[in-house]
Amino acid sequence: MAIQKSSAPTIIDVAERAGVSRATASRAMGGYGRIAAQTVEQVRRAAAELGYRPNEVARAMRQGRTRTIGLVIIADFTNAFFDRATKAIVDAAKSHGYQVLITNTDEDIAAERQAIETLIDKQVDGLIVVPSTAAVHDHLATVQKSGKPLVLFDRRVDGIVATTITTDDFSGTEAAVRHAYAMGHRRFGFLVAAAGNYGHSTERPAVMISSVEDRINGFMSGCADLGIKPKQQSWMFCEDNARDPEIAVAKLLDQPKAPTIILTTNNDMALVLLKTAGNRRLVIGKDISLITVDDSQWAAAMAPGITVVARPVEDLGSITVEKLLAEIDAPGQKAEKIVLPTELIARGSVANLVMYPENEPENY
Amino acid sequence: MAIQKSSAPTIIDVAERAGVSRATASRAMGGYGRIAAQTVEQVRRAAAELGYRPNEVARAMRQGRTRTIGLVIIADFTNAFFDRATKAIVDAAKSHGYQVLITNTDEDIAAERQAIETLIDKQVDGLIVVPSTAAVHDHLATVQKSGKPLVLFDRRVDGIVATTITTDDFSGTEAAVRHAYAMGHRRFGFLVAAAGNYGHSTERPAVMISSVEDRINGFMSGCADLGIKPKQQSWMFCEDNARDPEIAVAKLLDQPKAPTIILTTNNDMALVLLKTAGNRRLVIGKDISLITVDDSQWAAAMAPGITVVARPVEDLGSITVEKLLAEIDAPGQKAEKIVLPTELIARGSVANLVMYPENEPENY
DNA sequence: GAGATTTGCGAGAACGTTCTCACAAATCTT
DNA sequence: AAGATTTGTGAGAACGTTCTCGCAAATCTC
Repeated sequence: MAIQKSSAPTIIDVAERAGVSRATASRAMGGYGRIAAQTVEQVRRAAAELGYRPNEVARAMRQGRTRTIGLVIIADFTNAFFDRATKAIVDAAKSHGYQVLITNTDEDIAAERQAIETLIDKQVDGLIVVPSTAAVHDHLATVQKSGKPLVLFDRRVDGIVATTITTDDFSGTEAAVRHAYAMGHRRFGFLVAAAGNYGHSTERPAVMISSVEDRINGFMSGCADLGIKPKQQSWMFCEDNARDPEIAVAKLLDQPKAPTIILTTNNDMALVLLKTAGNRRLVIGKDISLITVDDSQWAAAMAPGITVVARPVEDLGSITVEKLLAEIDAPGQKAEKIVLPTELIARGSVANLVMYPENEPENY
Repeated sequence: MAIQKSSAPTIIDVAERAGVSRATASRAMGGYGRIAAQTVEQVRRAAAELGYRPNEVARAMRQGRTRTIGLVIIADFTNAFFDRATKAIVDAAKSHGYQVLITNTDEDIAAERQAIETLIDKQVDGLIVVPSTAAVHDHLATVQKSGKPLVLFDRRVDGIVATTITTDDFSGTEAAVRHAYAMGHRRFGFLVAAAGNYGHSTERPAVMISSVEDRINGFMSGCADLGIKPKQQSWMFCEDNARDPEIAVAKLLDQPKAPTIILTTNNDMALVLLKTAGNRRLVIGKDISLITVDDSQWAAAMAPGITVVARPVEDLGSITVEKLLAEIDAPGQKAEKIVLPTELIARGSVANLVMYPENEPENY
């Protein structure tokens, strides 16, 4: 009768049962160093009989790496973007033998700071961070000083030299403007989600998230190219909370010469517009048009479907992991700025106005 | 000039700088054992000067616990349910000083097995599992034999004695049937997502997920109570993939006496119905009615809003964490089956037919 | 003020692994 | 067949903590 051990078997138990030393048992299990094939067999059998599984914490301790990466992200459920990114990152990491420790920051810089500290304390081998703001980056510098590889996801931070994977939101938004123009739209509403205490206003806040900045610049560039004048544009900056977006949408719609199309920089805004339109008996794609960002099943399934600027989330996630692991395996890689293309998916939410001559730019 | 250490400072460096022993430094940092207040101060200062942060891996090694829990979940982006649950779990864990290692199984039992093994190897202090099927549970038994606390999330597994947190999907679906009946509906379609290779058929598959089982039973119970006869019910079981749901929806709609309302057991199915309805120029809430499961921003924002059976995801997540941590802190807790209530949120997707007498049950 | 208790601290083991080194046995050279 | 090399193994250190113990100094007790 085998004696019942209270806790899990260790390599020492395996070594004893196989009649070899700890070192040899470890070599046999780890498949490294010089060791006789027969011994490996013997140790493996002993391990199997005992149900031995190596203790990864002890291993991490000795080897100085945990095969774990830390992900500091914002959770946003309106928008499957970060959820899909999370999945892509988790899956990609797994396929390389890494696990992921996740922390959610809710766009809060203090939470981000704390999350990063905790993950470093837990000795993750590298960090993927979605920075909640471009304004603060001393904590990111601290990561780098600690020697941990760091990759920024979806948002650039100036002042930090780190590999950054983003999407081409500039061109994406430009394309959206162009599409709307081609469909005959001449009065544009632009609804910009701006984190920070801005309430809702037409005044552009100073510091923002790079992806949002890119969308703003893309919008301006598109308008400039097509000769869409400032008076044909209604901008609205709006905090992404429960109250302000409704007010912002109402302001856009209640203008004397209301826009025929509204572009939004995130799906919260788009959904508020949808809701408001529904309440006012305005039909999307007919009475009011909409283009938003990020494709989703609901955007595709609605009638009419919502025209979106889609981002390659899965690629974004897997490339991010690959870059991070490359830096982990061989520190000192050159920091890259990788920008993946966006794609305009035209659906029915943009009305075709080309037959209405009163919308021609001449009238402005 | 201080000598630049290549790697992070350890407790030994702190001890040296403070002029005390390793043990004393550790006591000062950890705030345990007998130690003079003045010494604590001295050590703290030395630690701060060096930027010392305790190595959590070493700590885990010594203490035999990692303050990390493992989450084995399925990622499902149609449906924010599991994403919101993930966030709730991550946040709740953090508030108790725990971090979360996440693995996604994609409903695959082999992936689930492997994920559990990996997480145990990583010495998580406990596991939260969304079992991909109720049919297999030897791997869950293995977890328990390992002595790791285990809590099941959202789905019951018979044959395993473990605390299980679920929602009352039975009553939720029953309430949905009752609501539809009250609105005058007498011909019910029931679209059931069934994992496994069932394609699309009216034949009920054998083994399923408990939440889906509950919905089926709730539907049957509701129909029985209200006297809705089998010929007034059209059932369709359907694999949740890219092809079959469309066929299943078409089959439901193409019947000679098509249902006036369709209940779906998940949002994939609901979105396919929405899409098909749109293509056929059927207006939701007028030509065809719909009730699905889980509230979401899009369900609320659409025009008309979608009537749903909502589940208290955040509570589900935080209670799950609390139960798991209770078991971690004091092993040997009694396994509980916790069932949280659901809530029917009535919106416009259910047409009011009470004025159409031809739909009265007499006609059947 | 002598014994009993409390206080504060250090030495060293322990957690489970891997890695370096040394060394004997086996095999290869010429 | 004697030296050189290769092969296989074990002893012991190391990773960075915490914890148990023991002991001296300080304080209490009557």
